[in-house]
Amino acid sequence: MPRTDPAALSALLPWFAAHRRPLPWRQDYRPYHVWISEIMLQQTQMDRAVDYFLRWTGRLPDVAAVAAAREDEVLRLWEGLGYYSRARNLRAAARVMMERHGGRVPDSRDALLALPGVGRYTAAAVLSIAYGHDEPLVDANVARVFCRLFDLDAPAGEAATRRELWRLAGELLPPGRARDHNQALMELGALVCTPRGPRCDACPLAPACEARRLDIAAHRPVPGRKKDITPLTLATGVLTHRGRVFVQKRAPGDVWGGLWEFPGGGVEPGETPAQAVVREYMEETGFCVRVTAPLTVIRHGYTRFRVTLNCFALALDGEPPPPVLTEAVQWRWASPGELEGLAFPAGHRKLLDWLAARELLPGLAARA
DNA sequence: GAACCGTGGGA
DNA sequence: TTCCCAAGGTT
Repeated sequence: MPRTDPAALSALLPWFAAHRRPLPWRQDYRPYHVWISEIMLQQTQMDRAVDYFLRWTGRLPDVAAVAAAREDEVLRLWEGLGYYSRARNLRAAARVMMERHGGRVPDSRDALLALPGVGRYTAAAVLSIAYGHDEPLVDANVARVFCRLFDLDAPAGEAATRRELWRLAGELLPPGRARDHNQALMELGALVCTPRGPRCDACPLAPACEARRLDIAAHRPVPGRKKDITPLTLATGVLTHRGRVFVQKRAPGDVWGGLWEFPGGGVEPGETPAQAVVREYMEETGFCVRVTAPLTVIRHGYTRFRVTLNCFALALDGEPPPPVLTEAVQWRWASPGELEGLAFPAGHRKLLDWLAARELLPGLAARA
């Protein structure tokens, strides 16, 4: 059992006072701001979340605004951040707050854990950072810091290690200082005790750090099993008719649930990408499209896949019949202006940007 | 426990 | 280019 003398961390709070980054939600610690920021920061690095936070809170300044917002709007504000259930859950949770909590972010653990998208970490983060409650927390930063500080030699993802990390977090929490203490540990992990190349010479905890003493900080935490990446070759196409573009909305439980997309799918063995996009349009919409031009090839990744997306321009002969959707829950012939307001997966948004940059879709504004 | 859910930046 | 990683949650 590692030594857990809270005095070993006495240099942490002064370090945080000197090095804390000025973040928008650190201005006032309004519970609404802390909640939004914590959801955005799940599996997301802070530098990336700040712009999204400012745009989100500028458009949706409080719980009531989120509860009243349309799903398309919250997804559009979330577009590019990934894990889109977080955005749908924010809206669902805001509605619970309106119904059961007077439009406020609740300040009890049970009420927070009952909200969709809020788990053990996020509940503790809101309680400590927004309300100052004495709640310990462990995120990836804290886990890395503790694995080094106490030289834990099992992967941080293992259940036994996780239990140990939460126990340590509880023992080391200075009463009354949870707000700064928890943020300080995470900030230290983000700025100093980094995954690669930890800056031990700048670390306030270095004198107490066991991995540092053994000179094995770079080998902690012990890596877990790495998951393999599956390459995918996909085909999609932009079907235009009278200046409008056909798009469909993905089902809620699916990948990219609630986002809009161009129909398409996997290129099967023995099939060209152009053949695949024609087949996929028939299967997903009943449209008999023809390829008018190849457009571009987009490469991007998601979760455990690496995608090569072959993109085509498509046309329909005659007036389009009503589509018969098999992979989507809604469809629309969207004007270029309407496309701006819809949320697309990153690969499809890259295609829209490619089209806009070449003015191939008149009326579609090019992004920076 | 394991799989699934996204994305872009840095090394 | 490729690999690793992130202020996790849900099923």
